[in-house]
Amino acid sequence: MRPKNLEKEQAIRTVALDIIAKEGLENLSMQKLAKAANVSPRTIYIKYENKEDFLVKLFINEVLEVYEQAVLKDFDEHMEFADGVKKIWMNTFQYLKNNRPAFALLQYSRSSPLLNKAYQQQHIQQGQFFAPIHRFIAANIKAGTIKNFHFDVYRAMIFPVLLELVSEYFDYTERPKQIITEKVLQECCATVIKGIMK
Amino acid sequence: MRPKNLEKEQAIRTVALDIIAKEGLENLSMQKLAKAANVSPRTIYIKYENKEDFLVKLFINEVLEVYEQAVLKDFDEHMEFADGVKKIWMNTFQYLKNNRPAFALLQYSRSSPLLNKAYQQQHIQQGQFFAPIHRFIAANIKAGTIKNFHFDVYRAMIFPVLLELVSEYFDYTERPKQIITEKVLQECCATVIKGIMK
DNA sequence: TTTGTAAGTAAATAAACGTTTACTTACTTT
DNA sequence: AAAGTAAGTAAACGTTTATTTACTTACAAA
Repeated sequence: MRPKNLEKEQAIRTVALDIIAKEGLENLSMQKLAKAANVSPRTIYIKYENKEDFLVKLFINEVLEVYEQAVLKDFDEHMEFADGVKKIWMNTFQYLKNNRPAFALLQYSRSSPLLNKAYQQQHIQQGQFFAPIHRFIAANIKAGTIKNFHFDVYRAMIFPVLLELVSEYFDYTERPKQIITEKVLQECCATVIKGIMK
Repeated sequence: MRPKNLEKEQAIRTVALDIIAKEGLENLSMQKLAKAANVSPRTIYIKYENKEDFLVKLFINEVLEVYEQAVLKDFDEHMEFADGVKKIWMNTFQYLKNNRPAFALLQYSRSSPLLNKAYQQQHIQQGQFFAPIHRFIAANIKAGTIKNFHFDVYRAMIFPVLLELVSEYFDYTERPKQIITEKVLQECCATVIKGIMK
């Protein structure tokens, strides 16, 4: 049996993310992807059932899972609240600023019904996404460090600010002056923490 | 000369937003739109040059401009900082929760390169988007109420949290218990303000 | 070295795409 | 009442779409 060419599989995924980042999800076609990845259209269909299946698996396996690992790197749910949040922020920023195509697809998961649904299902099936952060928040509520909001509310208060700053970081990379520096990010993080802590 | 049927024009826009919200921007085709709006494809092309032109104008005129007005309703840049931010928050939430299709397209403007570019250009050409808020922030920096961050950083700290809560609000409307209540929103807003103010 | 088999290709499929053509309709102007 | 005209329609245009068919290739096992 002829063995799979893993480089080709990887090329398909990488090129797909690139096209999505540069031209948008709505301009990604299977034929365009095959051509750009130097592969026959049929090759994509060996591993993926159809376009939707491909997009969902690309999002979950190539982006979301890697993203989660990067965010949680060296994070420990028993850290001091402020330290833990800072760790998460800096991890997230570090990963995303070096993975613009991943960030692009992550943004699409907030608009595209297909990807949004995939995210929700993964969240339900896979136990909890970002479970250590979930426990981290719960422990801090119990300890009285922070107010008793629902986890989803805390998620809203911690991540979207940061994702918007990443988005602005990329916008400013095409302009003379970068305003989203590591220093600004740290001060911004401190601001968020100050608001949240009792 | 036969006069334009304004109802048909409106139907096209309304139906388009509906399709985008339900099936996603990537599943909106001109033929599907025409059929759903009970209109000949040609009718769309009377007013719009092509699909991109249609999408950009739909986004700018039907969503972004209306959104800006709703956000700024009864807002006065000379308000106390906390009052001003609360006003903006409640206006935004009130408008978006009753205009899910508009919210859907607004979310796409954070991922789709076409809409993102349209947003940036509008921002540059049209002077400033949300100019009163810009001046509001600037005045509060000058008065020493808040720290001297760039406006874009403040934008990141004020809006994305709220938009995420709106997104969660819609998610929870399909579930037994709504956790994004007006009370939660107000407490959340207070948390953000507490962080930002000196 | 031969053989079996999944990986992979090039070309083709029908359906759907954005857009246009050829025509009709409905209203204003004269 | 007749003429002029842009709005609007139905059907068609060539192209691109997602996916498949028919075939070839490259390797592991025998």
